[in-house]
Amino acid sequence: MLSKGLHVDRVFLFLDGHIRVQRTTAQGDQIILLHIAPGQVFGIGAALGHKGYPDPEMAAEDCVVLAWPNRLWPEFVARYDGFASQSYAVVGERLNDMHAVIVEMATKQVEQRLVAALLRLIPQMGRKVDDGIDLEFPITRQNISDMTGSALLTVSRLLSAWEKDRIVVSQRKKISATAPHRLSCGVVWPADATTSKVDLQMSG
Amino acid sequence: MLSKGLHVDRVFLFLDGHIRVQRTTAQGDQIILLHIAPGQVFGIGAALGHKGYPDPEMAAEDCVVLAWPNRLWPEFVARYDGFASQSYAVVGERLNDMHAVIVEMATKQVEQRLVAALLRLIPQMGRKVDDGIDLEFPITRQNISDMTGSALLTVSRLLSAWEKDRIVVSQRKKISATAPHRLSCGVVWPADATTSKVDLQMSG
DNA sequence: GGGGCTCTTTGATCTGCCGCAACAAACGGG
DNA sequence: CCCGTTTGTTGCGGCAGATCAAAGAGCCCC
Repeated sequence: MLSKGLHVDRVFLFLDGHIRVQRTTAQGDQIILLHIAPGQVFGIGAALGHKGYPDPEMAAEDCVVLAWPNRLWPEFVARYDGFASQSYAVVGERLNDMHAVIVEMATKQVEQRLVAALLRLIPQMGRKVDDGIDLEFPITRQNISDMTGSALLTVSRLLSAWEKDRIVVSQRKKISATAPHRLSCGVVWPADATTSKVDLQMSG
Repeated sequence: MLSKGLHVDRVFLFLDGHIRVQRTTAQGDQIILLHIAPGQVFGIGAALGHKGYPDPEMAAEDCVVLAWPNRLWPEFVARYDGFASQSYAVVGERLNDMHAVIVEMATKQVEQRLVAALLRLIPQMGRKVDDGIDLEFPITRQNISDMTGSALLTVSRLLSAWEKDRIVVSQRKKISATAPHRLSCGVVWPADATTSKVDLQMSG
């Protein structure tokens, strides 16, 4: 499924498929940081110029992408107006998503994080079918636990419970939300009800 | 200490002081997302064009900053070459930091997250003194728990334990690392030993 | 088809750490 | 100086959820 070792010295425009970006710690824990939707650019990190960080390994199969070397990035930015703003909008959005993830991880319990993860996946890679919404991307409970910073077994238990309550249906590597609204309504917190604050103080 | 309500419709270049960027959930939990060092730009998110997200509240005191309206951003980028690349480098670095935080929150236990948080603060706002390193920024145990997604009481307990082991010294709102190396060596994981991977797959 | 693989489920146990409660200490203001 | 407020400390009980163990189910490939 994966062909590793593709060096990231270029920027990609992602046309079709689904991409998972993950990290592996020295202990072997895998964390899924984000999913990339068709139409987005990725590999921006390197293009933005942060060097000295671990080179991401790449794994690819059957994906339709446009690729160009990093060094052309500034030229593209200079030449095409919409290109830069659109790309940076993606980055801004991603920053915001990661803020949300951090807040979740810090304050919500596992079940709520799981709900949040599914609700984030649904608009990105869900397909509407007659009895709910299918996630088109094969996803294991292990994957989900890697997204939420929880344990595989806990994810399995929660999904089983939800399936008993007719909220989701799942087979092997496959999840469908039959009652997505009940996912969110079972939980008490408003989706976007976070505020941000910047707290400044002089040193010395 | 804080004067709230300053609307973020501009980008700032931060000259002196220390800034904390935090979020408050609907439940009142506060999470400190990052600290901004002098010389960095902030408020970039809005400039990057993500709209529809909660407007950050601002709180300021005694800080030295340069500010200009968001709409001038593209012009600045076009006019000054180094400006854009430097600013985006900051963004890239921040993306990477947040990746690291997410991985930590997902895989490490509280004590290790605490160590990581301190080790991240030390180079940013530590001042070398004869018997170790002082954090120049007043910081409470509540603040630290907000950074690590843990409980105030747990932080207090851990710091007490470390103080018994002569690793840190702390008074009220003040922390000094007397043996910073022992902070990291007590823990088993190599600092930057994460690798990244991108996992692609076709839909359907 | 069958062997081996990956993925999933369920029960039982164990533990990190959260939260309560109560107190101590440091600060700040009048 | 006294008193209210904020911050830090410590002990203890409880619980969410990680972990162990073991078996069942779906998939691929020879």
